[in-house]
Amino acid sequence: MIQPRPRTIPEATVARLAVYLRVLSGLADGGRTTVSSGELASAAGVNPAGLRKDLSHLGSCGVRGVGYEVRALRERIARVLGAEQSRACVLVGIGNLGTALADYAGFGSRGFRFVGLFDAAPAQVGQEIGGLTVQPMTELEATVTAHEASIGVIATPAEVAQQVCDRLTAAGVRSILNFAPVTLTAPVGVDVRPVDLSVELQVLAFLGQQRSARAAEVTA
Amino acid sequence: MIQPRPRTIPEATVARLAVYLRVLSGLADGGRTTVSSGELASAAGVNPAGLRKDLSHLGSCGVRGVGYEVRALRERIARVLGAEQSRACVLVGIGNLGTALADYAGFGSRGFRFVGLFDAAPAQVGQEIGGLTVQPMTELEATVTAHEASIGVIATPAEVAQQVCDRLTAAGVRSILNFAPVTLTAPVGVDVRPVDLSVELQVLAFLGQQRSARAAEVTA
DNA sequence: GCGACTTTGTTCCTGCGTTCACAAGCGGTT
DNA sequence: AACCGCTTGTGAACGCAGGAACAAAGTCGC
Repeated sequence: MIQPRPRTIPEATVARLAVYLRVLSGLADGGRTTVSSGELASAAGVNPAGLRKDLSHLGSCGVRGVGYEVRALRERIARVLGAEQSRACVLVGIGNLGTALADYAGFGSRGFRFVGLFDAAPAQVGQEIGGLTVQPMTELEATVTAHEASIGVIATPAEVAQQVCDRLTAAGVRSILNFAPVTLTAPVGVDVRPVDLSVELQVLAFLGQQRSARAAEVTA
Repeated sequence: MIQPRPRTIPEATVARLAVYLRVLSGLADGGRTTVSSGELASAAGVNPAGLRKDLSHLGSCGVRGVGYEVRALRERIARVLGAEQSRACVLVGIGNLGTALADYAGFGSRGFRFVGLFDAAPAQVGQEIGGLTVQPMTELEATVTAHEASIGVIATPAEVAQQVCDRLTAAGVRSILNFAPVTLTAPVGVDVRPVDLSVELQVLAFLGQQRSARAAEVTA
Protein backbone atom coordinates (compact mmCIF):
# COMPACT_ATOMS: atom_id res chain seq x y z
CA MET A 1 0.00 0.00 0.00
CA ILE A 2 1.47 3.24 -1.15
CA GLN A 3 0.49 6.55 0.35
CA PRO A 4 -0.91 8.79 -2.36
CA ARG A 5 0.87 11.73 -0.77
CA PRO A 6 4.43 10.95 0.20
CA ARG A 7 5.17 11.84 3.78
CA THR A 8 8.47 13.46 3.08
CA ILE A 9 8.27 17.11 2.20
CA PRO A 10 11.65 18.70 1.46
CA GLU A 11 12.91 20.97 4.20
CA ALA A 12 13.34 23.88 1.81
CA THR A 13 9.71 23.51 0.81
CA VAL A 14 8.59 23.51 4.44
CA ALA A 15 10.39 26.80 5.04
CA ARG A 16 8.66 28.34 2.05
CA LEU A 17 5.27 26.96 3.09
CA ALA A 18 5.64 28.88 6.32
CA VAL A 19 6.25 32.03 4.32
CA TYR A 20 3.21 31.37 2.11
CA LEU A 21 1.16 30.91 5.24
CA ARG A 22 2.20 34.33 6.46
CA VAL A 23 1.44 35.97 3.13
CA LEU A 24 -1.92 34.23 2.88
CA SER A 25 -2.90 35.45 6.33
CA GLY A 26 -2.13 38.97 5.22
CA LEU A 27 -4.22 38.54 2.07
CA ALA A 28 -7.11 37.09 4.04
CA ASP A 29 -7.02 40.01 6.44
CA GLY A 30 -7.10 42.30 3.43
CA GLY A 31 -10.30 40.67 2.25
CA ARG A 32 -8.90 38.79 -0.72
CA THR A 33 -10.70 35.55 -1.54
CA THR A 34 -8.63 34.13 -4.40
CA VAL A 35 -5.05 34.52 -5.52
CA SER A 36 -3.02 33.24 -8.46
CA SER A 37 0.29 31.46 -8.17
CA GLY A 38 2.08 34.32 -9.87
CA GLU A 39 0.76 36.89 -7.46
CA LEU A 40 1.44 34.76 -4.41
CA ALA A 41 4.91 33.94 -5.65
CA SER A 42 5.71 37.58 -6.16
CA ALA A 43 4.49 38.43 -2.66
CA ALA A 44 6.60 35.64 -1.21
CA GLY A 45 9.64 36.44 -3.33
CA VAL A 46 9.88 33.11 -5.13
CA ASN A 47 9.44 31.65 -8.60
CA PRO A 48 5.81 30.88 -9.61
CA ALA A 49 6.70 27.43 -10.91
CA GLY A 50 8.48 26.62 -7.69
CA LEU A 51 5.51 27.77 -5.67
CA ARG A 52 3.17 25.48 -7.60
CA LYS A 53 5.56 22.62 -7.08
CA ASP A 54 5.66 23.34 -3.36
CA LEU A 55 1.88 23.36 -3.17
CA SER A 56 1.66 20.16 -5.18
CA HIS A 57 3.26 18.38 -2.22
CA LEU A 58 0.03 18.80 -0.30
CA GLY A 59 -2.31 17.74 -3.09
CA SER A 60 -4.34 19.66 -5.61
CA CYS A 61 -5.86 22.68 -3.97
CA GLY A 62 -6.20 25.25 -6.73
CA VAL A 63 -8.73 25.77 -9.48
CA ARG A 64 -7.38 25.96 -13.00
CA GLY A 65 -8.14 29.19 -14.71
CA VAL A 66 -8.88 30.90 -11.41
CA GLY A 67 -6.21 30.39 -8.82
CA TYR A 68 -6.23 29.40 -5.17
CA GLU A 69 -8.88 30.14 -2.60
CA VAL A 70 -7.07 32.12 0.07
CA ARG A 71 -8.77 30.78 3.18
CA ALA A 72 -8.82 27.16 2.05
CA LEU A 73 -5.17 27.20 1.08
CA ARG A 74 -4.19 28.86 4.31
CA GLU A 75 -5.97 26.22 6.33
CA ARG A 76 -4.48 23.44 4.30
CA ILE A 77 -0.94 24.68 4.79
CA ALA A 78 -1.61 25.30 8.46
CA ARG A 79 -2.80 21.73 8.84
CA VAL A 80 0.22 20.26 7.10
CA LEU A 81 2.61 22.37 9.15
CA GLY A 82 0.70 21.51 12.30
CA ALA A 83 0.05 25.17 13.01
CA GLU A 84 -3.55 24.51 13.94
CA GLN A 85 -2.60 22.66 17.07
CA SER A 86 -1.03 24.45 19.97
CA ARG A 87 2.53 23.43 20.76
CA ALA A 88 4.02 23.99 24.17
CA CYS A 89 7.45 25.65 24.17
CA VAL A 90 9.87 26.66 26.88
CA LEU A 91 12.34 29.51 26.58
CA VAL A 92 15.61 29.61 28.48
CA GLY A 93 17.64 32.79 28.79
CA ILE A 94 15.73 36.01 29.34
CA GLY A 95 18.20 38.57 28.08
CA ASN A 96 17.29 41.09 25.43
CA LEU A 97 16.88 38.40 22.81
CA GLY A 98 14.89 36.12 25.07
CA THR A 99 12.61 38.99 26.02
CA ALA A 100 12.07 39.78 22.36
CA LEU A 101 11.14 36.18 21.66
CA ALA A 102 8.81 35.91 24.64
CA ASP A 103 7.09 39.12 23.64
CA TYR A 104 6.74 38.30 19.97
CA ALA A 105 3.04 37.89 19.24
CA GLY A 106 3.71 36.18 15.92
CA PHE A 107 4.39 32.86 17.60
CA GLY A 108 0.95 32.58 19.11
CA SER A 109 -0.84 32.87 15.79
CA ARG A 110 1.43 30.17 14.38
CA GLY A 111 0.49 27.55 16.91
CA PHE A 112 3.25 28.09 19.42
CA ARG A 113 2.57 28.75 23.07
CA PHE A 114 5.24 29.50 25.62
CA VAL A 115 4.55 27.64 28.83
CA GLY A 116 7.70 28.58 30.68
CA LEU A 117 10.38 31.28 30.76
CA PHE A 118 13.59 30.58 32.65
CA ASP A 119 16.70 32.45 33.65
CA ALA A 120 19.58 31.77 35.99
CA ALA A 121 19.92 35.37 37.14
CA PRO A 122 17.81 36.13 40.26
CA ALA A 123 17.29 39.65 38.93
CA GLN A 124 15.26 38.31 36.02
CA VAL A 125 13.21 35.80 38.01
CA GLY A 126 9.75 37.01 38.90
CA GLN A 127 9.59 39.46 36.04
CA GLU A 128 6.45 39.19 33.93
CA ILE A 129 6.78 39.10 30.15
CA GLY A 130 4.01 38.44 27.69
CA GLY A 131 1.72 37.14 30.41
CA LEU A 132 4.24 34.72 31.89
CA THR A 133 6.42 35.00 34.96
CA VAL A 134 10.12 34.23 34.63
CA GLN A 135 11.01 31.17 36.70
CA PRO A 136 14.31 30.04 38.19
CA MET A 137 16.21 27.27 36.42
CA THR A 138 15.29 24.78 39.13
CA GLU A 139 11.72 24.72 37.83
CA LEU A 140 12.76 23.78 34.29
CA GLU A 141 12.25 20.03 34.39
CA ALA A 142 8.96 20.20 36.29
CA THR A 143 7.47 22.67 33.84
CA VAL A 144 8.59 20.70 30.81
CA THR A 145 7.03 17.50 32.06
CA ALA A 146 3.88 19.18 33.37
CA HIS A 147 3.09 20.76 29.99
CA GLU A 148 4.68 18.03 27.90
CA ALA A 149 6.68 20.70 26.13
CA SER A 150 8.37 19.28 23.06
CA ILE A 151 10.12 22.42 21.90
CA GLY A 152 12.85 24.34 23.68
CA VAL A 153 14.38 27.66 22.73
CA ILE A 154 17.85 28.53 23.98
CA ALA A 155 18.73 32.22 24.17
CA THR A 156 21.41 32.02 26.82
CA PRO A 157 25.08 33.00 26.66
CA ALA A 158 27.22 30.49 24.77
CA GLU A 159 28.95 29.19 27.89
CA VAL A 160 25.87 27.59 29.41
CA ALA A 161 24.01 26.62 26.23
CA GLN A 162 25.25 23.03 26.21
CA GLN A 163 24.21 22.44 29.83
CA VAL A 164 20.79 23.86 29.11
CA CYS A 165 20.54 21.66 26.04
CA ASP A 166 21.40 18.60 28.12
CA ARG A 167 18.77 19.42 30.72
CA LEU A 168 16.13 20.07 28.09
CA THR A 169 16.74 16.80 26.28
CA ALA A 170 16.87 14.90 29.56
CA ALA A 171 13.48 16.36 30.46
CA GLY A 172 11.98 15.16 27.19
CA VAL A 173 12.31 18.07 24.79
CA ARG A 174 12.77 16.78 21.25
CA SER A 175 13.26 19.94 19.21
CA ILE A 176 15.58 22.80 20.10
CA LEU A 177 16.04 26.19 18.53
CA ASN A 178 19.45 27.46 19.49
CA PHE A 179 20.36 31.14 19.35
CA ALA A 180 23.61 30.75 21.27
CA PRO A 181 26.71 30.96 19.10
CA VAL A 182 27.91 27.44 19.77
CA THR A 183 27.40 24.10 18.06
CA LEU A 184 25.33 21.95 20.38
CA THR A 185 25.52 18.20 20.56
CA ALA A 186 22.36 16.32 21.37
CA PRO A 187 21.33 12.64 21.46
CA VAL A 188 19.97 11.11 18.28
CA GLY A 189 16.28 11.71 17.97
CA VAL A 190 16.63 15.33 19.01
CA ASP A 191 16.66 18.05 16.37
CA VAL A 192 18.79 21.09 17.03
CA ARG A 193 18.34 24.01 14.67
CA PRO A 194 20.97 26.70 15.03
CA VAL A 195 20.19 30.34 14.34
CA ASP A 196 23.38 32.31 14.48
CA LEU A 197 22.83 36.00 13.88
CA SER A 198 26.46 36.82 13.21
CA VAL A 199 26.71 34.00 10.71
CA GLU A 200 23.79 35.50 8.83
CA LEU A 201 25.45 38.87 8.88
CA GLN A 202 28.73 37.44 7.66
CA VAL A 203 27.12 35.62 4.78
CA LEU A 204 25.33 38.81 3.81
CA ALA A 205 28.55 40.81 3.98
CA PHE A 206 30.41 38.25 1.92
CA LEU A 207 27.79 38.25 -0.80
CA GLY A 208 27.95 42.03 -0.91
CA GLN A 209 31.73 41.96 -1.09
CA GLN A 210 31.62 39.37 -3.86
CA ARG A 211 29.13 41.49 -5.77
CA SER A 212 31.32 44.57 -5.44
CA ALA A 213 34.34 42.61 -6.62
CA ARG A 214 32.46 41.42 -9.69
CA ALA A 215 31.29 44.92 -10.45
CA ALA A 216 34.82 46.27 -10.17
CA GLU A 217 36.07 43.51 -12.46
CA VAL A 218 33.55 44.39 -15.13
CA THR A 219 34.44 48.07 -15.12
CA ALA A 220 38.14 47.28 -15.18
CA MET B 1 44.51 34.71 -17.43
CA ILE B 2 42.57 32.46 -15.16
CA GLN B 3 42.34 33.10 -11.45
CA PRO B 4 43.86 30.14 -9.62
CA ARG B 5 41.13 30.45 -7.02
CA PRO B 6 37.67 30.83 -8.49
CA ARG B 7 35.84 33.82 -7.10
CA THR B 8 32.59 32.05 -6.58
CA ILE B 9 32.31 30.28 -3.27
CA PRO B 10 28.95 28.53 -2.75
CA GLU B 11 26.69 30.29 -0.29
CA ALA B 12 26.29 27.18 1.82
CA THR B 13 30.06 26.97 2.12
CA VAL B 14 30.29 30.60 3.22
CA ALA B 15 27.83 29.97 6.02
CA ARG B 16 29.88 27.03 7.23
CA LEU B 17 33.13 28.99 6.96
CA ALA B 18 31.66 31.47 9.42
CA VAL B 19 30.99 28.60 11.80
CA TYR B 20 34.49 27.24 11.39
CA LEU B 21 35.83 30.69 12.16
CA ARG B 22 33.93 30.72 15.42
CA VAL B 23 35.12 27.25 16.39
CA LEU B 24 38.71 28.08 15.50
CA SER B 25 38.62 31.18 17.67
CA GLY B 26 37.50 29.03 20.55
CA LEU B 27 40.30 26.55 19.92
CA ALA B 28 42.88 29.32 19.69
CA ASP B 29 41.69 30.77 22.98
CA GLY B 30 42.03 27.30 24.46
CA GLY B 31 45.66 27.20 23.42
CA ARG B 32 45.36 24.64 20.63
CA THR B 33 47.86 25.07 17.81
CA THR B 34 46.80 22.41 15.33
CA VAL B 35 43.57 20.60 14.60
CA SER B 36 42.57 17.83 12.22
CA SER B 37 39.67 18.00 9.82
CA GLY B 38 37.82 15.29 11.71
CA GLU B 39 38.04 17.10 15.00
CA LEU B 40 37.10 20.45 13.53
CA ALA B 41 34.21 18.89 11.64
CA SER B 42 32.89 17.27 14.77
CA ALA B 43 33.09 20.55 16.66
CA ALA B 44 31.24 22.32 13.87
CA GLY B 45 28.70 19.56 13.41
CA VAL B 46 29.49 18.73 9.79
CA ASN B 47 30.99 15.95 7.69
CA PRO B 48 34.83 15.83 7.63
CA ALA B 49 34.96 15.42 3.86
CA GLY B 50 32.65 18.36 3.40
CA LEU B 51 34.79 20.47 5.66
CA ARG B 52 37.89 19.68 3.62
CA LYS B 53 36.07 20.56 0.45
CA ASP B 54 34.93 23.82 1.97
CA LEU B 55 38.48 24.69 2.93
CA SER B 56 39.75 23.70 -0.50
CA HIS B 57 37.88 26.70 -1.89
CA LEU B 58 40.44 28.95 -0.29
CA GLY B 59 43.53 27.04 -1.36
CA SER B 60 45.67 24.50 0.38
CA CYS B 61 46.17 25.49 3.94
CA GLY B 62 46.64 22.23 5.83
CA VAL B 63 49.62 19.95 6.31
CA ARG B 64 49.11 16.32 5.35
CA GLY B 65 49.63 13.93 8.17
CA VAL B 66 49.26 16.70 10.74
CA GLY B 67 46.19 18.83 10.18
CA TYR B 68 45.57 22.56 10.12
CA GLU B 69 47.38 25.23 12.02
CA VAL B 70 44.67 26.90 14.07
CA ARG B 71 45.82 30.51 13.93
CA ALA B 72 46.78 30.45 10.27
CA LEU B 73 43.52 28.88 9.22
CA ARG B 74 41.52 31.30 11.30
CA GLU B 75 43.25 34.25 9.71
CA ARG B 76 42.81 32.83 6.24
CA ILE B 77 39.08 32.32 6.68
CA ALA B 78 38.76 35.75 8.25
CA ARG B 79 40.48 37.31 5.26
CA VAL B 80 38.28 35.51 2.75
CA LEU B 81 35.12 36.44 4.63
CA GLY B 82 36.34 39.99 4.98
CA ALA B 83 36.12 39.79 8.75
CA GLU B 84 39.46 41.51 9.21
CA GLN B 85 38.15 44.80 7.91
CA SER B 86 35.60 46.78 9.84
CA ARG B 87 32.22 47.16 8.16
CA ALA B 88 29.88 49.95 9.07
CA CYS B 89 26.30 48.88 9.82
CA VAL B 90 23.16 50.74 10.77
CA LEU B 91 20.36 49.24 12.82
CA VAL B 92 16.77 50.41 12.54
CA GLY B 93 14.16 49.50 15.14
CA ILE B 94 15.27 49.52 18.75
CA GLY B 95 12.74 47.20 20.33
CA ASN B 96 13.76 44.18 22.34
CA LEU B 97 15.27 42.48 19.32
CA GLY B 98 17.06 45.60 18.15
CA THR B 99 18.48 46.16 21.61
CA ALA B 100 19.71 42.59 21.69
CA LEU B 101 21.44 43.04 18.35
CA ALA B 102 23.00 46.37 19.31
CA ASP B 103 24.27 44.90 22.56
CA TYR B 104 25.63 41.70 21.07
CA ALA B 105 29.40 41.78 21.43
CA GLY B 106 29.88 38.97 18.91
CA PHE B 107 29.45 41.32 15.97
CA GLY B 108 32.43 43.44 16.85
CA SER B 109 34.86 40.56 16.83
CA ARG B 110 33.53 39.51 13.43
CA GLY B 111 34.31 42.78 11.74
CA PHE B 112 30.99 44.53 12.12
CA ARG B 113 30.64 47.94 13.69
CA PHE B 114 27.34 49.66 14.31
CA VAL B 115 27.57 53.31 13.40
CA GLY B 116 23.95 54.23 13.93
CA LEU B 117 20.89 53.09 15.86
CA PHE B 118 17.51 54.47 14.83
CA ASP B 119 13.97 54.35 16.08
CA ALA B 120 10.78 56.19 15.27
CA ALA B 121 9.50 56.30 18.84
CA PRO B 122 10.63 59.43 20.74
CA ALA B 123 10.78 57.34 23.91
CA GLN B 124 13.66 55.32 22.49
CA VAL B 125 15.62 58.23 21.04
CA GLY B 126 18.47 59.40 23.22
CA GLN B 127 18.87 56.09 24.95
CA GLU B 128 22.40 54.74 24.98
CA ILE B 129 23.01 51.13 23.98
CA GLY B 130 26.36 49.48 23.50
CA GLY B 131 28.13 52.82 23.41
CA LEU B 132 25.83 54.41 20.83
CA THR B 133 22.96 56.83 21.23
CA VAL B 134 19.66 56.03 19.56
CA GLN B 135 18.90 58.63 16.90
CA PRO B 136 15.60 59.72 15.35
CA MET B 137 14.72 58.43 11.90
CA THR B 138 15.41 61.81 10.36
CA GLU B 139 19.14 61.27 10.87
CA LEU B 140 19.16 57.98 8.96
CA GLU B 141 20.35 59.15 5.56
CA ALA B 142 22.98 61.51 6.93
CA THR B 143 24.53 58.82 9.08
CA VAL B 144 24.55 56.26 6.29
CA THR B 145 26.35 58.58 3.90
CA ALA B 146 28.72 59.96 6.55
CA HIS B 147 29.98 56.51 7.49
CA GLU B 148 29.47 54.95 4.07
CA ALA B 149 27.50 52.20 5.73
CA SER B 150 26.88 49.35 3.32
CA ILE B 151 24.90 47.10 5.63
CA GLY B 152 21.52 47.77 7.17
CA VAL B 153 19.67 45.71 9.75
CA ILE B 154 15.90 46.02 10.00
CA ALA B 155 14.34 45.05 13.33
CA THR B 156 11.19 47.13 13.06
CA PRO B 157 7.55 46.03 13.10
CA ALA B 158 6.43 44.51 9.82
CA GLU B 159 4.27 47.48 8.86
CA VAL B 160 7.14 49.92 8.39
CA ALA B 161 9.85 47.52 7.23
CA GLN B 162 9.35 48.22 3.54
CA GLN B 163 9.58 51.98 4.01
CA VAL B 164 12.75 51.56 6.01
CA CYS B 165 14.12 49.29 3.32
CA ASP B 166 13.37 51.91 0.68
CA ARG B 167 15.10 54.64 2.63
CA LEU B 168 18.14 52.48 3.31
CA THR B 169 18.57 51.50 -0.33
CA ALA B 170 18.04 55.09 -1.45
CA ALA B 171 20.78 56.17 0.93
CA GLY B 172 23.22 53.67 -0.57
CA VAL B 173 22.93 50.58 1.60
CA ARG B 174 23.57 47.50 -0.50
CA SER B 175 23.00 44.62 1.93
CA ILE B 176 20.05 44.28 4.27
CA LEU B 177 19.37 41.81 7.04
CA ASN B 178 15.64 41.75 7.63
CA PHE B 179 14.13 40.48 10.88
CA ALA B 180 10.65 41.80 10.16
CA PRO B 181 8.18 39.10 9.16
CA VAL B 182 7.50 40.45 5.67
CA THR B 183 9.02 39.82 2.27
CA LEU B 184 10.84 42.97 1.22
CA THR B 185 11.31 44.10 -2.34
CA ALA B 186 14.47 45.96 -3.19
CA PRO B 187 16.13 47.18 -6.40
CA VAL B 188 18.47 44.83 -8.23
CA GLY B 189 21.95 45.06 -6.84
CA VAL B 190 20.69 45.03 -3.27
CA ASP B 191 20.80 41.82 -1.28
CA VAL B 192 18.04 41.23 1.24
CA ARG B 193 18.50 38.31 3.59
CA PRO B 194 15.40 37.44 5.59
CA VAL B 195 15.66 35.97 9.06
CA ASP B 196 12.20 34.97 10.19
CA LEU B 197 12.18 33.54 13.69
CA SER B 198 8.73 32.01 13.46
CA VAL B 199 9.60 30.35 10.16
CA GLU B 200 12.57 28.73 11.86
CA LEU B 201 10.35 27.56 14.67
CA GLN B 202 7.78 26.17 12.27
CA VAL B 203 10.34 24.24 10.31
CA LEU B 204 11.68 22.81 13.52
CA ALA B 205 8.22 21.84 14.69
CA PHE B 206 7.40 20.23 11.37
CA LEU B 207 10.55 18.14 11.39
CA GLY B 208 9.72 17.00 14.90
CA GLN B 209 6.17 16.14 13.91
CA GLN B 210 7.41 14.24 10.87
CA ARG B 211 9.84 12.33 13.05
CA SER B 212 7.10 11.43 15.50
CA ALA B 213 4.85 10.28 12.68
CA ARG B 214 7.59 8.03 11.33
CA ALA B 215 8.23 6.59 14.75
CA ALA B 216 4.54 5.84 15.24
CA GLU B 217 4.42 4.18 11.83
CA VAL B 218 7.29 1.88 12.69
CA THR B 219 5.76 0.77 15.97
CA ALA B 220 2.39 0.18 14.29
C1' DG C 1 -23.73 25.70 -26.47
C1' DC C 2 -19.15 26.27 -28.11
C1' DG C 3 -14.59 28.23 -28.48
C1' DA C 4 -10.73 30.63 -26.62
C1' DC C 5 -8.14 32.21 -22.79
C1' DT C 6 -6.30 31.71 -18.30
C1' DT C 7 -4.15 29.16 -14.75
C1' DT C 8 -2.90 24.96 -12.46
C1' DG C 9 -0.31 20.57 -12.05
C1' DT C 10 3.23 17.78 -13.90
C1' DT C 11 7.26 16.30 -16.34
C1' DC C 12 11.73 16.89 -17.98
C1' DC C 13 16.10 18.73 -17.57
C1' DT C 14 19.97 21.25 -15.95
C1' DG C 15 22.93 22.60 -12.32
C1' DC C 16 24.44 22.38 -7.55
C1' DG C 17 25.57 20.48 -3.19
C1' DT C 18 26.94 16.48 -0.63
C1' DT C 19 29.09 12.20 0.10
C1' DC C 20 32.20 8.56 -0.70
C1' DA C 21 36.61 6.83 -1.96
C1' DC C 22 41.35 7.13 -3.34
C1' DA C 23 45.81 9.15 -4.57
C1' DA C 24 49.37 12.36 -2.85
C1' DG C 25 52.24 14.08 0.69
C1' DC C 26 54.36 14.75 5.24
C1' DG C 27 56.09 13.36 9.92
C1' DG C 28 57.73 9.94 12.99
C1' DT C 29 60.28 5.76 13.64
C1' DT C 30 63.64 2.29 13.08
C1' DA D 1 68.05 6.85 4.95
C1' DA D 2 63.95 4.25 4.11
C1' DC D 3 59.48 2.70 5.56
C1' DC D 4 54.90 3.18 7.66
C1' DG D 5 50.88 5.40 9.24
C1' DC D 6 48.16 9.38 9.28
C1' DT D 7 45.92 13.27 7.12
C1' DT D 8 44.87 16.31 3.41
C1' DG D 9 43.13 17.41 -1.17
C1' DT D 10 40.67 16.04 -5.18
C1' DG D 11 37.99 13.33 -8.52
C1' DA D 12 33.62 10.91 -9.37
C1' DA D 13 28.98 9.50 -8.44
C1' DC D 14 24.75 10.17 -6.28
C1' DG D 15 20.72 12.64 -4.88
C1' DC D 16 18.19 16.90 -4.65
C1' DA D 17 16.47 21.37 -5.53
C1' DG D 18 15.22 24.86 -9.02
C1' DG D 19 13.56 26.37 -13.52
C1' DA D 20 11.36 26.00 -17.91
C1' DA D 21 8.05 24.13 -20.88
C1' DC D 22 3.78 21.60 -21.79
C1' DA D 23 -0.67 19.24 -21.12
C1' DA D 24 -5.11 19.23 -18.50
C1' DA D 25 -8.98 21.70 -16.83
C1' DG D 26 -12.09 25.18 -15.78
C1' DT D 27 -14.24 29.73 -16.69
C1' DC D 28 -15.68 33.68 -19.39
C1' DG D 29 -17.42 35.65 -23.64
C1' DC D 30 -20.09 35.19 -27.78
